[in-house]
Amino acid sequence: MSEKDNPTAARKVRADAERNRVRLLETAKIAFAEKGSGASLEEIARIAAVGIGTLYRHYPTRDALIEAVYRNESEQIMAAAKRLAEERAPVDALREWLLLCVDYMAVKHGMADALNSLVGGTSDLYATSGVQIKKAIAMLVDRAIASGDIRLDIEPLDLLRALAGVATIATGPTGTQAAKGLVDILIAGISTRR
Amino acid sequence: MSEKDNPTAARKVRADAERNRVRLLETAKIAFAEKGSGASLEEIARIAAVGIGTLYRHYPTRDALIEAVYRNESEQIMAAAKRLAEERAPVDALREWLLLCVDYMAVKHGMADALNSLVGGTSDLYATSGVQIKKAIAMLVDRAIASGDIRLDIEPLDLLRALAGVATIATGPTGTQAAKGLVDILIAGISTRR
DNA sequence: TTACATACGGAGGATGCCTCCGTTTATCAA
DNA sequence: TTGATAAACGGAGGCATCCTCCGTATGTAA
Repeated sequence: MSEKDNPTAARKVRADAERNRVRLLETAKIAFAEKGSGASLEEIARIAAVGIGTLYRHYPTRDALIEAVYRNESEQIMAAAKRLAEERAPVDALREWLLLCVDYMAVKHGMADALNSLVGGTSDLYATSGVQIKKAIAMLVDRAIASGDIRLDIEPLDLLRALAGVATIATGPTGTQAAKGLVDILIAGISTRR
Repeated sequence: MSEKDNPTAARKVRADAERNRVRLLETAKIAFAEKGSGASLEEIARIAAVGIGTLYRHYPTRDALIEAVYRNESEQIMAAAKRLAEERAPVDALREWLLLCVDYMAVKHGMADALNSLVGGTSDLYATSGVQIKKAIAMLVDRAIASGDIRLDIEPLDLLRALAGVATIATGPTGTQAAKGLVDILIAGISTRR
């Protein structure tokens, strides 16, 4: 009875379950970074010394795993958005934030890829990270619009998608450079003044 | 001896080989349009009523097949670029051409996808179609730069990549709209005047 | 008509996806 | 401490796909 009334205290999470979850997460982080978001799930399970079934129980879909891996990064990006919004002029904040995203995509090779998975695709997997990122960019964009510095006819997220499009393909320093250049172009393109 | 001196006349292409090549091409065109560039090669072979081995002989890699399928489209796009360059003011020509590309991506669902394969990725598969597209956009961009209407610090191809990035994810009318909106932003972003 | 270069086709080995279910084990109450 | 049991484990198995390899069939030229 008391258990039914207080479902959060139901039963402690089994220690082995938690252990495996963490190991999977760490292994996946490395695998995705190395091989992009298409890395083999069976290999991840193998390296984590865990059965494939265990992987699927913890993370029922590839996207669930991707999201878990990048949740941390997403939160950092989100935090950065908040900080920039407070410290910088609207347009600067937006520019800096986009550049930051490019860096993330560069450092975590495969992050661009992952961002695509999170942010795009079929609606029913718009999970928390995706929503967070969406909120972050919407906040920055709205602020810049309110200030009258920019106008934007497309969905804010599409700015990120464009960046991801470039970063996904051209990896390495060249790609990063290209993506950063694109940031300037985009900012200039949505500015109402020069 | 004479054959060695004139290798082009070596031996006529076998009729059945040519037949199969064409059938594969047509089947693949449909399959890619329907399922994107990830369509199953085995299924394509099956529908074309050809052994899988035959498919791989004609087109050793997935990208080879993709390129062959879209070579025609690439040539049309190339031709359009030439025509626009003659008929329109530099910037207009570039804008119209980019919009045209978006339409291509939209109509041939999976074209954006395919464009990515052709235009990006590992350098050693930059085959003819990729080069053609590269030339087309370079020509339009150079012309607009020469006229002093735009400046561009990034590789021209990256404009296309950005469009593809958006179009790949958000398919359907919404995606097309977004991609077209992005064209305006990009043009505005690289313009030197308003 | 013959000989052979050329092309065909699919079996086969490898990998990956995901589900299902029999077995094991951590936890909790007695 | 000792069951009882819910929870978690793990991997076999069915299916799809990739790509290679090689024995067989066939179009072409002499």
